[in-house]
Amino acid sequence: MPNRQLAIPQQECADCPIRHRAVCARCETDELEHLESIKYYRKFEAGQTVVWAGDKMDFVASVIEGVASLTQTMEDGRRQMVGLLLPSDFLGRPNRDTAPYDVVASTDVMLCCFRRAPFQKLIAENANISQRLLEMTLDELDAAREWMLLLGRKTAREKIASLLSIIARRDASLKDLPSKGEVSFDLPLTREAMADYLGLTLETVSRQMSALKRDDVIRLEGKRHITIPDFDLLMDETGDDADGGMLV
Amino acid sequence: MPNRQLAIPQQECADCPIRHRAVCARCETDELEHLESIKYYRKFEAGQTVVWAGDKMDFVASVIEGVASLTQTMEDGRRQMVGLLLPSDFLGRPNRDTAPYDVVASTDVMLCCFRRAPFQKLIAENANISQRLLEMTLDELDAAREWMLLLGRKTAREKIASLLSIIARRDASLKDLPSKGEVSFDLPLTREAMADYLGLTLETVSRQMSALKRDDVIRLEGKRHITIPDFDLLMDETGDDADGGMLV
DNA sequence: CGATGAATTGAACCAACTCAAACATAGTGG
DNA sequence: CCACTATGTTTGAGTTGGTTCAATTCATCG
Repeated sequence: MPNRQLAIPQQECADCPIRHRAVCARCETDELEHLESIKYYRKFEAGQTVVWAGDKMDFVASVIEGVASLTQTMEDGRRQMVGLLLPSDFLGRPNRDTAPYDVVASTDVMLCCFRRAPFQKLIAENANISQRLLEMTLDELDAAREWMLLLGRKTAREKIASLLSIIARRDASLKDLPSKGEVSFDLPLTREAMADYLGLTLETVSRQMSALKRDDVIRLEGKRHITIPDFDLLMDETGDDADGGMLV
Repeated sequence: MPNRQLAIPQQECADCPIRHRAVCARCETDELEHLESIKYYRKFEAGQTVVWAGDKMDFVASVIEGVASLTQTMEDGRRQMVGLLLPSDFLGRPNRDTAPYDVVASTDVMLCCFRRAPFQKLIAENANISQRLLEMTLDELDAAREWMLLLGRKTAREKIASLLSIIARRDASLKDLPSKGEVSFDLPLTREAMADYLGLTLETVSRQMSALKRDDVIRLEGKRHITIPDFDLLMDETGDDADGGMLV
């Protein structure tokens, strides 16, 4: 099931919606020009696999829009999501040519891909990119550690609340809205994908979603659109302390 | 409970046992000289806290010997280990002056500390250090993702086997021994710390250790010294596939 | 040798899982 | 327009792996 490569009109970096958050955030105009020359867009539809674990991967990329997940699968089929890539997040590892995880588009996704070899060269030479990549990787490590607390110690209800708050916050920040009071957004994940994120079964996810709805912590319009009447109320359900493990 | 600063004789970088694995691995002699000028050793005894979450942290460090853990604690006392630092691992984040996690010495630990401000400056200027730090951070992110699979999807028995195999492998690589056939090592963690690592209770850890012993997967001499008669047998218990998610 | 902290073991319990069935929604095509 | 899938979601009932609480054993050390 190879992903055919479509010719997609490329945006210029200057107009890019994630210009100031992505790996290129600190680049100057001349550096952007260099990036323009090694970049190409790829589009994936919801459900499509971007790369399979073990596949050769000759690019790295920024997520421009949409949501993609990194997932590990055990022989007997148990699956655990280990990364959730939202717009501006970085995909791939320079210096590695084989994907260690399945990468799947959760929604329609647009990637800004950079050919790996020249990108690697760029990193070696260009501090603005490599420094930014280090910063983003450290942020991801922090997020992974929060996630570990969630997986290891939180209850099902707390896990759901935590996931919703994470998505709500990222979504709000993308739209430059505050994440307090009433907040609403589209869930980019199926119940099954939520279960894979949280280390639960999809039945448990569904039950806890119903419970949160019953308790007026969330409202559902359709299966995917979620309204949080009071963000603080949701935060109370996450198990995190008030200052919220908010890392600076 | 401040950690008094002892005057500790410093080794020269050239003689350092982790010289070629730590953040300084790629440095040249003149760069090492620079590092020498901003480094100092600190020693911690098993059980001592290196820094508390929320504390100001004016250094970053390499673990020279011993084992330290990063732990998150929830308000009600639930604890999850989110990092295990073995010799050559890096502690702290440049550009962050407040520790996000408790750092505790699991065994006696020797740290090679670098004053944060000058280290930060060094990173900004010196590619050999910042590139190495990026590489180490990416490795840590991979490890965190393996850990997430463990926390989210593995059974108690698989969790224990996985932890033992991780420690056995790191220990072997440190001593330049192969990790196959019969392997033996000292557990640097109490049952409680193992539980915090694995997202289990200490009772479950103890029960599963007994079960693995009963099934001849491990042998115990005292509570801490462990012999694995056949490393492959242990690997079979981890739930990982044969090629072992071994990332290149 | 008692005492202290760490580890083991037992028994009852429960949160999340498994298996099974019903329901919802959006397409598809006759 | 409705029947007919296909896919995703909810709900129910019974089971279970890991927890909780409570003793007991082990090891070390002053």
